[in-house]
Amino acid sequence: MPATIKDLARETGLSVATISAYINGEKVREVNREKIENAIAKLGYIRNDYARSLKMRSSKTIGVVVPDMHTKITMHILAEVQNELRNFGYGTIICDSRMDESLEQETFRFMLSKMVDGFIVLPVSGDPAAVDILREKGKPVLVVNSMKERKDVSHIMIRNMCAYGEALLDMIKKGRRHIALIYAGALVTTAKERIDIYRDVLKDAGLYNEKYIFRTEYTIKGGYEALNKALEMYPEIDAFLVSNFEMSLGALTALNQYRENWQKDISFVGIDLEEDAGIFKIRPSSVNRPIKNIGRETARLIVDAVENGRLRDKYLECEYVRGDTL
Amino acid sequence: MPATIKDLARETGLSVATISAYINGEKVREVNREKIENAIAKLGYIRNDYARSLKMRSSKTIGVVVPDMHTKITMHILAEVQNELRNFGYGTIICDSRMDESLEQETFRFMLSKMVDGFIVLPVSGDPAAVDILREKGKPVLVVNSMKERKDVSHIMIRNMCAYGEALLDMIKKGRRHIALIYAGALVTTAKERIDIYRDVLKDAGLYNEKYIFRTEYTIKGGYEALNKALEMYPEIDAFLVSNFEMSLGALTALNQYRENWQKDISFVGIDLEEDAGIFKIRPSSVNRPIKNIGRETARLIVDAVENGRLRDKYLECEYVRGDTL
DNA sequence: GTGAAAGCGCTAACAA
DNA sequence: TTGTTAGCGCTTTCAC
Repeated sequence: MPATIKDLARETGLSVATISAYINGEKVREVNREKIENAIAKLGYIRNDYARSLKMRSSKTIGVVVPDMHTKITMHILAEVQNELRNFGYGTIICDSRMDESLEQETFRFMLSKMVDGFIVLPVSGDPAAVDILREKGKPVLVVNSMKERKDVSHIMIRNMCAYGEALLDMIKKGRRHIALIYAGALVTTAKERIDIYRDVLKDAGLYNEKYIFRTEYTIKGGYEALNKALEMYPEIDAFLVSNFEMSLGALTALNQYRENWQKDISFVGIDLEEDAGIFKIRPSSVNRPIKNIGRETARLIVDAVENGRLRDKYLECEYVRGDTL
Repeated sequence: MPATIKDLARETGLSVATISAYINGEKVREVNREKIENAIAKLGYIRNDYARSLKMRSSKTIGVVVPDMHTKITMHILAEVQNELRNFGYGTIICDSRMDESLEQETFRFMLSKMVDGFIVLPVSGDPAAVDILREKGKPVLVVNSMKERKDVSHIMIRNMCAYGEALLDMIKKGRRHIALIYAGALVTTAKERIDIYRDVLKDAGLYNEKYIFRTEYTIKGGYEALNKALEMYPEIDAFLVSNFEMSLGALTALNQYRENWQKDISFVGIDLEEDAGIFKIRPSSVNRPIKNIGRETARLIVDAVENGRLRDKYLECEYVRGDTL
C-alpha cells in the first residue's frame, strides 16, 4: 500500500494541509521542511496524481492521437512532442488510431475518461467533425496538418506548397514533360494540398495527366513497387515526386536498379532525405520538412491553448534542396 | 463541466448506486435500463477514470518505457503492444527515456503517480537495480531483452544466438576470415549476447579480432559510415554482421557503392530486412526478428502478471535467412 | 433491484 | 504558518 499524505502527517505530527502546501511549493518552517522531507524519503511517498487530478479537474497530461506510428516523421514528432511536453511539466498519452475512424473516436473517449487537459490530433480523415466530441467537452485541441476550416482549434501546418511548387517548376524547367506523383495515405489537408499544387502547377504548364498520380503505402516497399509499376505502365514518365520518407527510399532504390545513369533522363525529388542524403552516390533532390521543429512547436501550441486558452495557427515551411537528381 | 453519475441520477430519478451498478454490468430493471441509457446519451456521460481508479486502486493502464522511439523495431513493438493491450481493455502510457538513466527513473515515478497497473520496460542500461522502485511499489514488471538475472519480473527475450551463430558459421564456411560486427546502443542482455556469440564463434574458429567490432548509431547514416570506416581502416574485412534494421540499410548502401559485385568477396548479413528484401537487386541475407509477435506476446505477459500475478519468461527465436550476400 | 452513506488521496477555503 | 473540514466522482457494503 503506497504512502499517502495522511501517512506523512502521522509521521511528522503535522496536518495534511501543511504537507500538501509544502508539496505544492508553499513555504513551511525549516524544521517542518526537514521533517517532511525525511518522512517522504522514509515512506517512499509518491503523490497520487489521480486523487490530485480528480480534485483539480486537470491531469497535466496531453493526449496525442496519430493515425500510424510507423513512419519516420511520426516517430520523430512523437519523440519530440513528448520530450518538450515533459519540459513544460506535462505527461503524454500516445495512441495509434490505426487509420480507423471509429477507433479514433474510441481513443478520444479513452483519453477523455483519463481527463487529459488537451489533445494533439493527426486525424485519420480530413472530416472536421471528428473532433466534435473533444470540443463539446471543452478540451483544447491542436490539429496537425488538417481541418483548416475549423476555427475552434489550433492548427499546425507544414506548408508544402512553396517547396513542392519549386520542385515541380524545376523539373519543368529541366524539360520534363511526364511528371508523376507518388503519394500515400489519407487525404488530410496538407496531403490534399500536395495533390492540388501538383495539379495546379502541371495544368498551368499544360502537362497535367491524372494517370501519373500513384497511390501506394507509406513504406519502403510501397515506394519501390509504385515506382516500378509507374515505369512499367508509362515508360514515358521522366520525373517523380515522392511524398514520404520511406517511399522515397524505396523509389530511389528502384530507380538505381532501373537503369545506370537514370538521372540523365529522369528527375527525382523525394522527401526528408536531407539527414541521410550523404549516403547516396547520387545526391537526391529533396523537399525537407522541419522535422525537429514540428514537435517543439506542437508542444508549445497545445500548452498555450491549455494554460491560456489561446488558439493559434502556426505554419512551418519546407525547403526544397536541389541535388543531383533534379 | 462533464456529466457525472450524480447528474445521471438526477436525470433518471434513480440513485447513484444503481447507475454505477448498471454501468459495471449489474442487472437493473428494463425500464431503468432505458432511462439510464437515455440519460447517458442526452448528457454525453463519460466515466471519469480518475475517480474510478482512485477508488479501485487500479487504472487499467500499462506503462511502457523505451530508451528510444526512433527505430523501426521499437515503433513496431509499441504499435502492436498498444493495440493488443486495448483488446484486453487496457490503456497504454508510452514514455521515451532517451537513453538516460535518470530520466528513466523520473519516468517511472511519473507513471507510478499515474497508478499504472504494470510496467513494460526496455531498460536503458542492463543494471537490474533500475526497476527496484517499481518492485518496491509492488508493481508487476515485464522486462524486454534484459535483466535475465532478476527473478521477480517477467522477461521476454529475443534469442539471437542461434540465428547469429548460424549466420557466422555460414560466413566461415564460405571462407571468410575477417568478419566484422557493426552494432549500436546500450549493452542490455541481448545486445551483450550478440557480442558474446560473435566472440565465441569466432574464437572457436581462431578468427576473433577485437578491432573488427564497430559501435555506431542506430541510424541509416550510422550503418553507412561505420561500414565505410571499417573498410577504410581494415580493407581485409570480408564479411559484415549488422545488428539493426536502419544500420543494415545504410551498410548495404555503402557496400553497393563500394564496388560492383562486392558480394563475390564480401559477405553481408543484416537484420529485419525480410519485409523489404524484395527491393534489393541483391537479395541480402538477414537475421529476422519476430517483429509481429514481440508486441503481442509482450502485452499478454504483462496482463497475465497484472491480473493473475503470474511471472513468466518467454523466448522468441530469430530466423536466419540466407540471401545472395551470404 | 435499489438507495444511503462512507471513503479512496488530494486540494483549498476558512479559521485559528 | 498551520489545522479543520468539505468535497472532487466513483464504488461498495449493508439495509430495505
